[in-house]
Amino acid sequence: MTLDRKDLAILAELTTNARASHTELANKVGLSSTALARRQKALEDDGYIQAYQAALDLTLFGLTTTVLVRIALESQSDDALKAFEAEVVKCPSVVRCFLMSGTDDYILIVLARDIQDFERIHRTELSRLPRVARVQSSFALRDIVNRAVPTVVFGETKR
Amino acid sequence: MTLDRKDLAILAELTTNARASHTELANKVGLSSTALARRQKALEDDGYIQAYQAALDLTLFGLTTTVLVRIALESQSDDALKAFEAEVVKCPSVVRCFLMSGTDDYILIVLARDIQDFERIHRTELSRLPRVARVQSSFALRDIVNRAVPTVVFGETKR
DNA sequence: TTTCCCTGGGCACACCGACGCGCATCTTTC
DNA sequence: GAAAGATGCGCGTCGGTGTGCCCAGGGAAA
Repeated sequence: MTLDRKDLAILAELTTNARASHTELANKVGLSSTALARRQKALEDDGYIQAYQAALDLTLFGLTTTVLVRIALESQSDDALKAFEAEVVKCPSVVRCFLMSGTDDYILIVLARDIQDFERIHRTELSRLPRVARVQSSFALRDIVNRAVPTVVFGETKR
Repeated sequence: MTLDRKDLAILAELTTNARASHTELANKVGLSSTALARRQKALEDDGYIQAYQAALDLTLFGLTTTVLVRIALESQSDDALKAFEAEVVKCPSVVRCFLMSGTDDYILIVLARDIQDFERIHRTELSRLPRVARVQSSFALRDIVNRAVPTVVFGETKR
Protein backbone atom coordinates (compact mmCIF):
# COMPACT_ATOMS: atom_id res chain seq x y z
CA MET A 1 0.00 0.00 0.00
CA THR A 2 1.19 3.48 -0.82
CA LEU A 3 0.38 6.60 1.15
CA ASP A 4 -0.31 9.95 -0.43
CA ARG A 5 0.17 13.26 1.25
CA LYS A 6 -3.33 13.29 2.67
CA ASP A 7 -2.66 10.05 4.46
CA LEU A 8 0.48 11.58 5.87
CA ALA A 9 -1.48 14.65 6.94
CA ILE A 10 -3.94 12.40 8.74
CA LEU A 11 -1.15 10.57 10.51
CA ALA A 12 0.59 13.80 11.39
CA GLU A 13 -2.57 15.18 12.91
CA LEU A 14 -3.35 11.98 14.79
CA THR A 15 0.08 11.91 16.36
CA THR A 16 -0.94 15.20 17.94
CA ASN A 17 -4.70 14.82 18.49
CA ALA A 18 -5.46 11.15 18.68
CA ARG A 19 -9.01 11.89 19.84
CA ALA A 20 -9.95 14.17 17.00
CA SER A 21 -13.30 13.34 15.43
CA HIS A 22 -13.76 12.49 11.79
CA THR A 23 -15.21 15.88 10.93
CA GLU A 24 -12.46 17.66 12.82
CA LEU A 25 -9.77 15.76 10.96
CA ALA A 26 -11.61 16.11 7.67
CA ASN A 27 -11.52 19.88 7.92
CA LYS A 28 -7.80 19.97 8.64
CA VAL A 29 -6.91 17.56 5.88
CA GLY A 30 -9.37 18.86 3.32
CA LEU A 31 -11.69 15.89 2.90
CA SER A 32 -15.23 14.96 3.73
CA SER A 33 -15.82 13.12 6.94
CA THR A 34 -16.71 9.88 5.20
CA ALA A 35 -13.67 9.87 2.95
CA LEU A 36 -11.56 10.55 5.98
CA ALA A 37 -13.20 7.77 7.95
CA ARG A 38 -12.38 5.31 5.19
CA ARG A 39 -8.76 6.38 5.07
CA GLN A 40 -8.34 6.36 8.81
CA LYS A 41 -9.79 2.88 9.07
CA ALA A 42 -7.48 1.71 6.29
CA LEU A 43 -4.50 3.16 8.13
CA GLU A 44 -5.54 1.29 11.25
CA ASP A 45 -6.22 -1.98 9.45
CA ASP A 46 -2.95 -1.85 7.57
CA GLY A 47 -1.09 -1.34 10.82
CA TYR A 48 0.25 2.14 10.21
CA ILE A 49 -1.49 3.21 13.39
CA GLN A 50 -0.50 0.78 16.09
CA ALA A 51 -2.38 2.31 18.99
CA TYR A 52 -3.81 5.48 20.43
CA GLN A 53 -2.09 6.33 23.66
CA ALA A 54 -2.09 9.08 26.23
CA ALA A 55 1.20 10.85 26.81
CA LEU A 56 1.86 11.51 30.49
CA ASP A 57 3.87 14.31 32.00
CA LEU A 58 6.42 12.25 33.85
CA THR A 59 7.86 15.26 35.65
CA LEU A 60 4.62 15.44 37.64
CA PHE A 61 5.49 12.00 38.92
CA GLY A 62 8.85 13.29 40.01
CA LEU A 63 10.70 11.54 37.22
CA THR A 64 12.98 14.37 36.20
CA THR A 65 16.24 12.49 35.81
CA THR A 66 17.16 10.51 32.72
CA VAL A 67 20.12 8.17 32.91
CA LEU A 68 21.84 6.31 30.10
CA VAL A 69 23.31 3.09 31.34
CA ARG A 70 25.86 1.02 29.45
CA ILE A 71 26.01 -2.58 30.48
CA ALA A 72 28.58 -5.14 29.38
CA LEU A 73 27.96 -8.80 30.02
CA GLU A 74 30.45 -11.39 31.17
CA SER A 75 29.95 -13.25 27.94
CA GLN A 76 28.06 -12.83 24.68
CA SER A 77 26.78 -16.38 24.76
CA ASP A 78 23.22 -16.94 23.75
CA ASP A 79 21.91 -17.88 27.19
CA ALA A 80 23.71 -14.96 28.79
CA LEU A 81 21.83 -12.65 26.45
CA LYS A 82 18.57 -14.51 26.99
CA ALA A 83 18.95 -14.44 30.77
CA PHE A 84 19.79 -10.77 30.84
CA GLU A 85 16.96 -9.75 28.54
CA ALA A 86 14.42 -11.80 30.43
CA GLU A 87 15.26 -9.84 33.56
CA VAL A 88 15.73 -6.38 32.15
CA VAL A 89 12.17 -6.25 30.85
CA LYS A 90 11.00 -6.57 34.44
CA CYS A 91 12.91 -3.52 35.66
CA PRO A 92 10.24 -0.94 36.44
CA SER A 93 12.45 2.07 35.86
CA VAL A 94 13.80 1.04 32.48
CA VAL A 95 12.03 2.58 29.49
CA ARG A 96 14.40 1.64 26.69
CA CYS A 97 16.90 -1.14 26.18
CA PHE A 98 18.96 -1.75 23.07
CA LEU A 99 21.27 -4.57 22.23
CA MET A 100 24.17 -2.74 20.68
CA SER A 101 26.90 -3.47 18.24
CA GLY A 102 30.41 -2.58 19.29
CA THR A 103 32.02 -2.86 22.66
CA ASP A 104 29.09 -2.10 24.94
CA ASP A 105 26.55 -4.84 24.93
CA TYR A 106 23.41 -3.09 26.11
CA ILE A 107 22.33 0.48 26.49
CA LEU A 108 19.42 1.28 28.78
CA ILE A 109 17.49 4.45 29.36
CA VAL A 110 16.38 4.72 32.96
CA LEU A 111 14.05 7.28 34.53
CA ALA A 112 14.65 8.28 38.12
CA ARG A 113 13.39 10.91 40.52
CA ASP A 114 16.88 12.24 41.23
CA ILE A 115 20.42 11.03 41.69
CA GLN A 116 19.71 9.46 45.04
CA ASP A 117 16.79 7.64 43.53
CA PHE A 118 19.01 6.37 40.76
CA GLU A 119 21.37 5.01 43.38
CA ARG A 120 18.44 3.02 44.72
CA ILE A 121 17.52 1.84 41.23
CA HIS A 122 21.10 0.87 40.61
CA ARG A 123 21.10 -1.16 43.80
CA THR A 124 17.66 -2.78 43.58
CA GLU A 125 17.17 -3.18 39.84
CA LEU A 126 20.36 -2.95 37.84
CA SER A 127 22.82 -4.73 40.09
CA ARG A 128 20.49 -7.70 40.26
CA LEU A 129 20.59 -8.28 36.54
CA PRO A 130 22.33 -11.54 35.66
CA ARG A 131 25.67 -12.00 33.93
CA VAL A 132 26.63 -8.34 34.18
CA ALA A 133 30.33 -7.55 34.04
CA ARG A 134 30.31 -3.75 34.00
CA VAL A 135 27.77 -0.95 34.49
CA GLN A 136 28.51 2.58 33.42
CA SER A 137 26.04 5.42 33.96
CA SER A 138 25.77 8.85 32.37
CA PHE A 139 23.25 11.46 33.42
CA ALA A 140 21.29 13.51 30.96
CA LEU A 141 21.54 17.14 31.89
CA ARG A 142 18.85 18.25 29.47
CA ASP A 143 16.37 16.99 26.89
CA ILE A 144 16.94 18.68 23.55
CA VAL A 145 14.77 16.57 21.26
CA ASN A 146 12.02 14.17 22.26
CA ARG A 147 9.89 12.96 19.39
CA ALA A 148 7.93 9.78 18.99
CA VAL A 149 8.02 10.04 15.21
CA PRO A 150 10.87 11.51 13.17
CA THR A 151 9.69 14.43 11.09
CA VAL A 152 11.13 12.76 8.02
CA VAL A 153 8.12 10.44 7.98
CA PHE A 154 5.67 13.22 7.18
CA GLY A 155 7.88 14.79 4.58
CA GLU A 156 7.82 11.95 2.07
CA THR A 157 5.86 13.28 -0.88
CA LYS A 158 4.59 10.28 -2.72
CA ARG A 159 1.71 10.56 -5.16
CA MET B 1 -2.68 16.96 44.04
CA THR B 2 -2.34 13.34 45.00
CA LEU B 3 -3.36 10.40 42.87
CA ASP B 4 -4.96 7.27 44.20
CA ARG B 5 -4.79 3.87 42.58
CA LYS B 6 -7.91 4.48 40.54
CA ASP B 7 -6.31 7.50 38.95
CA LEU B 8 -3.29 5.38 38.15
CA ALA B 9 -5.55 2.72 36.68
CA ILE B 10 -7.14 5.35 34.48
CA LEU B 11 -3.77 6.57 33.32
CA ALA B 12 -2.54 3.05 32.72
CA GLU B 13 -5.56 2.27 30.60
CA LEU B 14 -5.34 5.53 28.66
CA THR B 15 -1.71 4.93 27.81
CA THR B 16 -3.01 1.85 25.99
CA ASN B 17 -6.44 2.90 24.74
CA ALA B 18 -6.47 6.64 24.44
CA ARG B 19 -9.79 6.58 22.61
CA ALA B 20 -11.64 4.54 25.19
CA SER B 21 -15.03 5.99 26.10
CA HIS B 22 -16.02 7.00 29.60
CA THR B 23 -18.20 3.96 30.12
CA GLU B 24 -15.53 1.66 28.79
CA LEU B 25 -12.93 3.10 31.13
CA ALA B 26 -15.39 3.17 34.01
CA ASN B 27 -15.96 -0.57 33.75
CA LYS B 28 -12.27 -1.36 33.74
CA VAL B 29 -11.47 0.90 36.67
CA GLY B 30 -14.56 0.15 38.68
CA LEU B 31 -16.30 3.51 38.68
CA SER B 32 -19.41 5.04 37.24
CA SER B 33 -19.05 6.89 34.00
CA THR B 34 -19.64 10.27 35.58
CA ALA B 35 -17.10 9.78 38.36
CA LEU B 36 -14.63 8.66 35.75
CA ALA B 37 -15.34 11.64 33.52
CA ARG B 38 -14.61 13.98 36.42
CA ARG B 39 -11.34 12.26 37.23
CA GLN B 40 -10.22 12.12 33.65
CA LYS B 41 -10.92 15.81 33.16
CA ALA B 42 -9.01 16.57 36.34
CA LEU B 43 -6.06 14.54 35.10
CA GLU B 44 -6.11 16.50 31.88
CA ASP B 45 -6.51 19.89 33.55
CA ASP B 46 -3.74 19.18 36.04
CA GLY B 47 -1.42 18.26 33.21
CA TYR B 48 -0.91 14.61 34.03
CA ILE B 49 -2.16 13.82 30.54
CA GLN B 50 -0.22 15.95 28.14
CA ALA B 51 -1.77 14.75 24.90
CA TYR B 52 -3.47 11.89 23.15
CA GLN B 53 -1.34 10.67 20.30
CA ALA B 54 -1.38 7.92 17.73
CA ALA B 55 1.57 5.53 17.78
CA LEU B 56 2.79 4.71 14.30
CA ASP B 57 4.48 1.53 13.16
CA LEU B 58 7.71 3.03 11.91
CA THR B 59 8.86 -0.23 10.38
CA LEU B 60 6.11 0.18 7.78
CA PHE B 61 7.88 3.36 6.77
CA GLY B 62 11.08 1.41 6.37
CA LEU B 63 12.63 2.81 9.52
CA THR B 64 14.06 -0.38 10.93
CA THR B 65 17.48 0.82 12.02
CA THR B 66 18.13 2.63 15.27
CA VAL B 67 21.47 4.35 15.73
CA LEU B 68 22.91 5.89 18.85
CA VAL B 69 25.20 8.76 18.02
CA ARG B 70 27.63 10.34 20.43
CA ILE B 71 28.71 13.81 19.53
CA ALA B 72 31.43 15.84 21.18
CA LEU B 73 31.67 19.54 20.51
CA GLU B 74 34.80 21.57 19.96
CA SER B 75 34.03 23.56 23.07
CA GLN B 76 31.48 23.56 25.86
CA SER B 77 30.96 27.29 25.60
CA ASP B 78 27.44 28.53 25.88
CA ASP B 79 27.07 29.65 22.30
CA ALA B 80 28.56 26.41 21.01
CA LEU B 81 25.83 24.55 22.86
CA LYS B 82 23.17 27.00 21.72
CA ALA B 83 24.28 26.80 18.10
CA PHE B 84 24.39 23.03 18.11
CA GLU B 85 21.01 22.63 19.76
CA ALA B 86 19.34 25.08 17.44
CA GLU B 87 20.41 22.95 14.49
CA VAL B 88 19.90 19.49 15.89
CA VAL B 89 16.20 20.09 16.45
CA LYS B 90 15.87 20.57 12.70
CA CYS B 91 17.36 17.19 11.82
CA PRO B 92 14.44 15.16 10.46
CA SER B 93 15.87 11.78 11.42
CA VAL B 94 16.67 12.58 15.03
CA VAL B 95 14.09 11.48 17.56
CA ARG B 96 15.98 11.97 20.81
CA CYS B 97 18.83 14.22 21.86
CA PHE B 98 20.30 14.49 25.33
CA LEU B 99 22.90 16.83 26.68
CA MET B 100 25.03 14.50 28.75
CA SER B 101 27.30 14.76 31.71
CA GLY B 102 30.71 13.21 31.39
CA THR B 103 32.98 13.08 28.39
CA ASP B 104 30.46 12.85 25.58
CA ASP B 105 28.54 16.04 25.12
CA TYR B 106 25.43 14.89 23.28
CA ILE B 107 23.78 11.57 22.62
CA LEU B 108 21.29 11.32 19.77
CA ILE B 109 18.94 8.58 18.75
CA VAL B 110 18.54 8.46 14.99
CA LEU B 111 16.13 6.38 12.94
CA ALA B 112 17.23 5.22 9.50
CA ARG B 113 15.99 2.85 6.86
CA ASP B 114 19.23 0.86 6.84
CA ILE B 115 22.95 1.34 7.16
CA GLN B 116 23.26 2.95 3.75
CA ASP B 117 20.51 5.33 4.66
CA PHE B 118 22.32 6.20 7.86
CA GLU B 119 25.36 7.02 5.80
CA ARG B 120 23.21 9.52 3.94
CA ILE B 121 21.85 10.93 7.19
CA HIS B 122 25.35 11.20 8.55
CA ARG B 123 26.37 13.11 5.48
CA THR B 124 23.37 15.38 5.03
CA GLU B 125 22.21 15.94 8.59
CA LEU B 126 24.83 15.13 11.19
CA SER B 127 27.99 16.34 9.54
CA ARG B 128 26.35 19.71 8.95
CA LEU B 129 25.82 20.33 12.64
CA PRO B 130 27.94 23.23 13.90
CA ARG B 131 30.90 23.06 16.29
CA VAL B 132 31.15 19.28 16.18
CA ALA B 133 34.52 17.78 17.05
CA ARG B 134 33.76 14.05 17.00
CA VAL B 135 30.89 11.79 15.93
CA GLN B 136 30.70 8.19 17.06
CA SER B 137 27.89 5.88 15.95
CA SER B 138 26.65 2.60 17.38
CA PHE B 139 23.95 0.51 15.79
CA ALA B 140 21.18 -1.08 17.77
CA LEU B 141 20.93 -4.73 16.86
CA ARG B 142 17.66 -5.26 18.66
CA ASP B 143 15.00 -3.49 20.72
CA ILE B 144 14.56 -5.18 24.08
CA VAL B 145 12.43 -2.63 25.92
CA ASN B 146 10.46 0.22 24.42
CA ARG B 147 8.08 1.90 26.81
CA ALA B 148 6.74 5.41 26.85
CA VAL B 149 6.03 5.24 30.58
CA PRO B 150 8.06 3.28 33.12
CA THR B 151 5.94 0.70 34.87
CA VAL B 152 7.05 2.12 38.19
CA VAL B 153 4.61 4.98 37.68
CA PHE B 154 1.58 2.73 37.89
CA GLY B 155 2.89 0.83 40.87
CA GLU B 156 2.89 3.68 43.36
CA THR B 157 0.20 2.79 45.87
CA LYS B 158 -0.79 6.03 47.47
CA ARG B 159 -4.07 6.32 49.32
C1' DT C 1 -12.26 7.77 -29.85
C1' DT C 2 -15.72 5.65 -27.36
C1' DT C 3 -17.27 2.91 -23.82
C1' DC C 4 -16.90 0.43 -19.69
C1' DC C 5 -15.11 -0.23 -15.21
C1' DC C 6 -13.29 0.91 -11.01
C1' DT C 7 -11.45 3.58 -7.48
C1' DG C 8 -12.11 7.37 -4.49
C1' DG C 9 -14.97 11.40 -2.99
C1' DG C 10 -19.01 13.77 -1.35
C1' DC C 11 -23.93 14.20 0.38
C1' DA C 12 -27.75 12.88 3.22
C1' DC C 13 -29.76 10.37 6.65
C1' DA C 14 -30.64 7.55 10.64
C1' DC C 15 -29.17 5.30 14.56
C1' DC C 16 -26.71 4.62 18.36
C1' DG C 17 -23.88 6.01 21.93
C1' DA C 18 -21.31 9.32 24.50
C1' DC C 19 -21.40 13.24 27.25
C1' DG C 20 -22.73 16.39 30.79
C1' DC C 21 -25.96 17.82 34.13
C1' DG C 22 -28.73 17.57 38.41
C1' DC C 23 -29.76 15.32 42.53
C1' DA C 24 -29.60 11.98 46.28
C1' DT C 25 -26.48 9.18 49.04
C1' DC C 26 -22.38 8.06 51.40
C1' DT C 27 -17.87 8.73 53.34
C1' DT C 28 -14.38 11.40 55.37
C1' DT C 29 -12.49 14.98 57.97
C1' DC C 30 -12.36 18.60 61.26
C1' DG D 1 -22.22 16.42 64.29
C1' DA D 2 -21.67 19.15 60.28
C1' DA D 3 -19.67 20.31 56.11
C1' DA D 4 -17.22 19.14 52.10
C1' DG D 5 -15.90 16.01 48.71
C1' DA D 6 -16.83 11.97 46.00
C1' DT D 7 -19.87 8.54 44.12
C1' DG D 8 -23.77 6.62 41.51
C1' DC D 9 -28.15 6.88 39.02
C1' DG D 10 -31.08 8.80 35.59
C1' DC D 11 -32.07 11.70 32.12
C1' DG D 12 -31.95 14.57 27.88
C1' DT D 13 -29.41 16.43 24.40
C1' DC D 14 -25.96 16.58 21.20
C1' DG D 15 -22.63 14.81 18.21
C1' DG D 16 -20.26 11.24 16.04
C1' DT D 17 -20.33 7.35 13.35
C1' DG D 18 -21.67 4.21 9.71
C1' DT D 19 -24.38 3.24 5.56
C1' DG D 20 -26.36 3.80 1.11
C1' DC D 21 -26.31 6.17 -3.01
C1' DC D 22 -24.62 9.03 -6.63
C1' DC D 23 -20.95 11.45 -8.98
C1' DA D 24 -16.38 12.52 -11.01
C1' DG D 25 -12.10 11.11 -12.97
C1' DG D 26 -8.80 8.02 -14.84
C1' DG D 27 -7.34 3.83 -17.00
C1' DA D 28 -8.09 -0.05 -20.01
C1' DA D 29 -10.03 -2.42 -23.63
C1' DA D 30 -12.60 -2.66 -27.81
